[in-house]
Formats: sequence, C-alpha cells, structure tokens
Amino acid sequence: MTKADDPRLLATRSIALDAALEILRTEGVLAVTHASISTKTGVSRSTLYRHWPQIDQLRTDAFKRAASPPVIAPKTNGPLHADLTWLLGILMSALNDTPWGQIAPQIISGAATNNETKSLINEFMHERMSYVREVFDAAEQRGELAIDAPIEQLIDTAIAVPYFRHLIAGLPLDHEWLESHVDMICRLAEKPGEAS
Amino acid sequence: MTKADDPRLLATRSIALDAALEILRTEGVLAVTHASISTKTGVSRSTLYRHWPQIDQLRTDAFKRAASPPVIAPKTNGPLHADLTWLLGILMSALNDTPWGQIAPQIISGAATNNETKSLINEFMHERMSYVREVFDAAEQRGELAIDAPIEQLIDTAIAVPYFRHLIAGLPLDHEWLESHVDMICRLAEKPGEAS
DNA sequence: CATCTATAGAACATTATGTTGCGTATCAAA
DNA sequence: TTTGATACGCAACATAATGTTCTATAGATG
Repeated sequence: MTKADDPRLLATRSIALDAALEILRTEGVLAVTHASISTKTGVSRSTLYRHWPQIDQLRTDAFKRAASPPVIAPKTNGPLHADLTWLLGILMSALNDTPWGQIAPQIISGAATNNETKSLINEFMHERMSYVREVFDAAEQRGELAIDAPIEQLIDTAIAVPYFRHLIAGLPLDHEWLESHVDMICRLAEKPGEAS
Repeated sequence: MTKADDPRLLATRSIALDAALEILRTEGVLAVTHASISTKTGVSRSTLYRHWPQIDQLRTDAFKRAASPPVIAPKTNGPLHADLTWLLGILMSALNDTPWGQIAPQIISGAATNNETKSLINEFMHERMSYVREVFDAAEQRGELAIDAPIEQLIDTAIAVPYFRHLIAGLPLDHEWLESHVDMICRLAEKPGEAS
C-alpha cells in the first residue's frame, strides 16, 4: 500500500545515501552506520532503520549510487590515439578528482565477501570496458587496426593499468603517463609501419 | 620490562593473527574483532585487548602478516618469455589458489582511508614489481630487448592486468590468458623481427 | 626454588545497535 | 479545504557489542 514515489520517501533516501557516500569516501565502509548518517543528516535513526533494516542493504544502495555514473558516449571519430586519449583522460580524471577514486576500493573490498557487490563492480567495469570496445570497433571500421590486433586484451590493458596504478600501487596518473599509455596500446593495435 | 620474546606472547600473537587472517579472508574486515578471534582461538578476549587495545592495530598487523610472503627469486636465465611466464604464473596461482586473492582487496580497501595500510600495499606492490624488473634487466643484459623498450610501463602492465582481472573485473586468470598476456608484453619488449 | 608476568575467566561499565509507540507534519485525493 | 493515510522525529526501551578491571592460575626465567 506504500506509495513508492512519495516525495518524503525519495527525499529521505536521497539525503541518506548522499551522506552514506560521503562517509564511505572519507571514513570507509565501516563508518557507514545508521547512527553516523543520522548524525550527519538530521534524519532520525528510526527512519533510517525503517528504510534499511539491514546495514548491508544501505551500504549496497550507496555502492549502487556511486557506481551508476552518467553514461558516456565515447568519441569514435578517430583517430584511435585521440579517441583513447579522450576516453582514458576521463577515467583518469574520475580517479584523480572525483569521489569515485576513493569509493571504488571500498566496493572492491565488499566484492570479496558479498556476491551482490561483486556483481555490481563487475558489471560496472564491463560497461566501462565496452566504451573502450566502441572506440576500437570504430577504429577497425576505419581500417586503422592490424588484422591480428588483440582487441580484448588491449581493452583489459587500457583500463587495468590506470586502476592498478591509482588504487593498488599508489602511482600517479598524469598527462605524461596517459600519453605513454595510449602510445603503448596504439603500438599494439595499429598496422605496422603506420607509427607516427 | 616486558620481555618481548616470551614464548607465551609470541604464541598468542601468532595464533590470534592466523585466526584474524582466516576471518579476514572468509568474512571480511568487518568481522575481524577481538570477540570473533577469541571465539575462534580460545584465546581470552582480555588477552587480545592487552595485545591490541585498538582493533585497527590488530587488523593492520593481520594485513602485514598477509603481505609479508616469502621473497621470490625470479628466474632470470631467459628467454624473456619463459621467465615472465614463470613469474606471472606464480602471481596467477597466488591470486587463484591462495588466501591472498581474497585478502588483497580487503587491504586495498583499507588503504583508501588509512595511510599505514596504504604504505603497506604500495610497498608490497613495488616489491612485486621489482621482481618483474629483475626479469627485464636480465633480458636486457642478454640483448633481448629493443633499445626503446618501455620497461617501466611493461612492468606496470604485467602486474596490473592480472590484478585488475581478478580483483576488479571478475575475469578468469588461466593458462590461456597467461600466454596471451606474456605474448603481448614480449611483443612490446623484444627487438622487432625476432617474433617467434 | 623464587620471582615475574601472561593468561583465562568473570564481573562490570560503557557504547553501539535494534525496536516500538506516539504525536506531528506532510502528502494525495476528494 | 477537508480527510485519510503515512512518513517523520523523538523518546523510551531492549539487546548486543565492545571495552575495562580484578584475581587466581599457570608458565617462564634465573
């Protein structure tokens, strides 16, 4: 009988999840509790319990909000090097300059012990990888790729290296790195003898 | 005045941290508490509090234990392809078949909000990367590498892809993948015209 | 053997986490 | 505007988790 679109429900959910994300980012998943969100937002603890009886549900919803970013329409007008630089530049900025860079590791950790979270992060990454695939497909249409270019491997590599450097190795992502990285991928993708 | 090498102290620490690692692996960092370790080991809760007044210290110590694996002496007798297959095969097995594959994401998550943990995982990864570097250095000594081989980038890539696939994308690490991955790296490293 | 100290266990204090009932405010519909 | 439904805040409460302290005992040291 509950009306799912009651503005009071929507507002509470939105306010609570925003706060949950902020706490997630700054203090980690452990600090995301009904009590901490109540303190931060003024939303009553009992209201939060009514919305999310289990704290895991609340955390999972926060993960979902963090992992449902605007869909990107990758540039595919070519050449490959420029398209990749544009797309991976967005990824670099997301990791360096948005909450995603701090929230992603929390989700990855949750994925190790929670299948729902694992599906969430896996699907997110596969979507991200599909953007790169679009760029390669377009390059192939334009005849820029070598016949035997290992496209799936290059997609892995394109995304894996920035995530690894940022989340795991603590290495910087800057424009110098970006250019070298795209250079490397293009060297493997493009027809021999067309090196710039 | 406490004797740091009292066998009772050492035994308690060891037993407790082993249990902490097991809980960390199976239930996640949230489940690692004085109480859960006491239940699992029979070590009294008060004793655990005496050793680690703060739960974060206990978790950090568990992280340290997990991240201090036996030092590897990489094979460097060549050729590059064989050495890399051997070394990355060990990494693959570690991720697939040992607790490290489940514990690593917990540490990565902790690194986002704890500088000590961040240093820990960064140093661990840099050590791992240095093994790869040894392999490349030996290949260079043997004259197998192209003059302009981007060694540091190749080290990143060699490690980043398996970690990304396993921890973040949920993609398999198998022997087929390993061979393709090493092929790709060797293509970028070796002198042109020496492709197998 | 004599001394020192780590441990187990219990008792206790303090927080954290859930639950419930009720008055008030907001919403949707008539 | 009125009416019925319901989400909310708040306070009181129950329960569980976490942290502290004390004592008797067992193990370690010399």
